Amino acid sequence: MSRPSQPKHTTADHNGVSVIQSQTHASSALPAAAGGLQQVPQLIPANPSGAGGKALPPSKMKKPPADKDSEEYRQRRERNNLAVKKSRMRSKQKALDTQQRVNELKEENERLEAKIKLLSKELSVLKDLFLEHAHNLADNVQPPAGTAAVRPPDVCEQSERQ
Amino acid sequence: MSRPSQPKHTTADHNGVSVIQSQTHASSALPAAAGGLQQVPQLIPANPSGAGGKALPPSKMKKPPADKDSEEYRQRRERNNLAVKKSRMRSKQKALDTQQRVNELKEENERLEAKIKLLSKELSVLKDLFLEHAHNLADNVQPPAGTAAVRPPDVCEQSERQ
DNA sequence: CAATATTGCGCAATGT
DNA sequence: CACATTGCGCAATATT
Repeated sequence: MSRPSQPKHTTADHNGVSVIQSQTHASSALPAAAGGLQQVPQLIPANPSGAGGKALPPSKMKKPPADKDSEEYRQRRERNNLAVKKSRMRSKQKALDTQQRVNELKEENERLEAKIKLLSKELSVLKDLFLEHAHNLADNVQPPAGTAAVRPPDVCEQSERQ
Repeated sequence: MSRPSQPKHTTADHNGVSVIQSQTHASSALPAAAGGLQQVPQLIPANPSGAGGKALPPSKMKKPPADKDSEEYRQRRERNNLAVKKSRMRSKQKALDTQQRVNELKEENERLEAKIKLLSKELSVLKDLFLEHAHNLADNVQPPAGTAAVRPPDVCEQSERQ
């Protein structure tokens, strides 16, 4: 139910006309299929190099509008169809991966933010401790002597008058 | 050189047959186009509810394989084509946005990591200061008595796992 | 039930 | 010349 690989074939517009090519399958539900409708353009006009039948060095021909029903043609088409499928699959996969990347990054971000929060908290606690300690010292600092008491390191770069 | 946007139309396989429909434009380059090849299946068989011409409660009909060359048809097709284009555009845009989101998140991440680094550094400095201070005290603390010297807060709780 | 949105698919032009 | 991408239309199916 996924890739029946149903070899149905039809030509599409682009140039103009297009006919079906469907083979395989007997589901044919086309009663009056307009007689034998096959109008392969069959255009392989002039050889763009005169009339001889050779020559292609400067080559500048336009390209035989692709011979429908040609073996070569069908083969090429099939190959391309395959390539297309592959390419598209990849594309989709990539998009998917990118989306996932976003999710991962989002998670990572949250983790980082959490860590920041933690560190900030720790920092603030430490600072407070420092301040408290400094005050203690200041309070306790009786005039015992000029013993250069414990000098409270000036941690707080905000102010330290007295 | 990119998107001629040539309004050509053709039907494709899927069901089986398909004929060209090219209207508009006079570029018709089909010489021997098998007489008037138009074989619209023209299948609008039995009314799956008898023959009257009504009734559809249980309805189970298959659907007239789409009347080609029908005005209605072309109109629907055109609408759908439009919708398809829109949808695809959106899709592409979304993918693009997602990609950009990834970039933004990556940047954000870097910023956060930088901040973490900074905070960590600050913290470590503070801790060192603390230790140093504690040592100073310990050194200065002559055995005066069990004066519950300045108790160095146990800052060293470097267990930060996440 | 209708209109639109999505999706898979093939074709062809074009890029690598 | 082969394979990869891309735009486009068709039709089946999903959504609204």
